[in-house]
Amino acid sequence: MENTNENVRSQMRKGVLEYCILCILNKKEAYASNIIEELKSANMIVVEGTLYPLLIRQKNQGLLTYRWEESPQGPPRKYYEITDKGRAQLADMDAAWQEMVESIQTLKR
Amino acid sequence: MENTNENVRSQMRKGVLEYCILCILNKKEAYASNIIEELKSANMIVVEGTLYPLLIRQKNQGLLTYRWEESPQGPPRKYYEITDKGRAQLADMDAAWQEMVESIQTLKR
DNA sequence: ATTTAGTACCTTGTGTTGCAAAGTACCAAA
DNA sequence: TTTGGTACTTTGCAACACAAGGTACTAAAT
Repeated sequence: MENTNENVRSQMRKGVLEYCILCILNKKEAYASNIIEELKSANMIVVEGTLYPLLIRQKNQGLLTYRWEESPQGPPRKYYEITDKGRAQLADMDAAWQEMVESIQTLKR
Repeated sequence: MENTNENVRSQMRKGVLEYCILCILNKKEAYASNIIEELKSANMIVVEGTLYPLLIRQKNQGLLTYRWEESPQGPPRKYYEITDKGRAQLADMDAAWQEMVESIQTLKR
């Protein structure tokens, strides 16, 4: 009900986060903390409770695969890697994103 | 299951549609069909069942007001107009949108 | 050996959103 | 009276972001 600034941003993230994950993993494989760090450095704050289910969804859709890797310290890590299907989806999302940016520009004038 | 392309766009619209409405009404008042037409001409397809609840939400939040106006033919129309609070929200969303565009650009390199 | 702290991953419940589908109401022409 | 067009509304659903809490592994401290 409350429409704070943070809620506006949270709602805008919907559907875009999935795109962000594919963008990140398209550059190189990473595990959850890597991804959160990268998002944070791009000014897009995301918490664990958001990211983990998202990664699982994308894995179940065949957009990602993962492998376990030992950590220098602490529990093993799940390194995610983008698949061919994921790259195809990324191409779709590139187009969808571009269209949306242009739509907003059009509406602005 | 195999309408993922449209689903991607549908998900990306979340939280952005509200922004689009404010952009449109910031230019001039309009009723639902006007708004749908404008969105369509900007390549952002939206149906009635999406738009009407959205307008009601924004009205309840004080971002919009409306007045009834007779139609040349057919039932009367609800003309929506942006409020001061709506303009303030629009400014916030301008910033949020700009940040998100930049975030994606950052993630792309 | 047990506890503690740090890291990494997972699950549950909630509220918001976009949408399809169906419904209501008004008006004018057939 | 009926028909067709326009305009507005409601209901039920699925997807999403998030907060909060949980599990499990490791190494260092007690």
